Amino acid sequence: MPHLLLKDLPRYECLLEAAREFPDLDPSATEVFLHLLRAGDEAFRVVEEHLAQHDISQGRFGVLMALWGNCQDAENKNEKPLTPAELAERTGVTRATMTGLVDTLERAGFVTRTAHPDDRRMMSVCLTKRGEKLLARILPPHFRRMAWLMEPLSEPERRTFVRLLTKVLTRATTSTPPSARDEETVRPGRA
Amino acid sequence: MPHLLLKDLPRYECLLEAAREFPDLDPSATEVFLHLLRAGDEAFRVVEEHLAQHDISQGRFGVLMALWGNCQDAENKNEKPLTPAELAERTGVTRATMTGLVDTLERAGFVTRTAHPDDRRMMSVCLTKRGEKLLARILPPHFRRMAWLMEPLSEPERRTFVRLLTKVLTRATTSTPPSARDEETVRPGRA
DNA sequence: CTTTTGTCGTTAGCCGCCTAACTATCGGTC
DNA sequence: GACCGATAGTTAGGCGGCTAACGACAAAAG
Repeated sequence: MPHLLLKDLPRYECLLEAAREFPDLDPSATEVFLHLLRAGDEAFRVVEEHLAQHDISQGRFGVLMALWGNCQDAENKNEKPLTPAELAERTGVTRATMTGLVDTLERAGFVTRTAHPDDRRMMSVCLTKRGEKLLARILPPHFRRMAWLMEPLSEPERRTFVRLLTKVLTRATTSTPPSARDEETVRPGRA
Repeated sequence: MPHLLLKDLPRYECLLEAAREFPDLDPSATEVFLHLLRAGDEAFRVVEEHLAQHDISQGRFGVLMALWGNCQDAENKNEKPLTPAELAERTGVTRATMTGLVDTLERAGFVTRTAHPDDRRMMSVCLTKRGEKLLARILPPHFRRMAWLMEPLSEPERRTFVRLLTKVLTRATTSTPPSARDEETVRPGRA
């Protein structure tokens, strides 16, 4: 979803000019950052448009993929139960959000919610036949969209791209940003 | 905001395996796609955490930046009026959303809403002194976060990165995805 | 066995984004 | 001068995230 800074990215010379006023502004870093957010947002939109045609939001799709991915592991039995907590963990939403997502998917008949045999606190969420059919219908065009989006990139470019993205991803997830201590103590305070 | 597919990205061999079942799946394209969405999401989170400490959402920040960016152009007069419609266009949200964002910012005293002198349908949104002070307080650590995030990348890597991101961005915004015609006629239909 | 601690799923309430519809106003046409 | 389409801003309602709190249950501590 569009949750962005500026729609048209600033030209590099503007960044250079702004850097004179703000010594902390690193022009090339800012440029990469803005392009990354913008490109990620557009790529997101490309597949979201397709999924929306099947009345599937990105969150719901994540749940279905998590259950389907799990199916791959144990394909002998058609059921591949996961708990809502595991689903939340894998798709990166809270357990509370997962309750709503599973609610919707269950109402639509794509998953079932059954009591866990061992632990009565837990539930087992399974993909139904209908859910599998939906995925079988959605996935091929979904994959085609991703392939289409990356078509301008050669194979070496793709490898380089993944390497650079991984660098940023690693940085973002394994380190703590600068002056996190200074600012975390600041309470919002005023409206 | 976390609105993602899978939190832990699949290994490449899994993609290769899945590609045998789905001929439309391009493993390298999918890998780039998933990494792009994931990295974009994490980068987004890094700055969002900081802004949240000042009770500023990404949407509100976009409005402030749009007004501030406009300030740069005409710095002689402290007022830099933009209409809500222009702000919506620049930040990539709808006019309805902009109404809410400006409401909040106005209540907090960061912007003012005044009648447009020429056209009585329009409003003029201006940054207040207090809004400028907020930006002056927020921007330096904001820039430091972006610089910190990109620190692992060398200058040549950054240039390559921007080039690759631009390729994807251009593809996503200037062309229409495959089979868009086939699917756009499909009505969601069922819950 | 009882108590404590922790986990699971759910609920309630907030916020930001969307679409669709409405009102007020402008500009052009007759 | 009176209509008429287009446009600006707002409102109403929906949806999908979030946090905080809850009751049910399991596992460890006594």
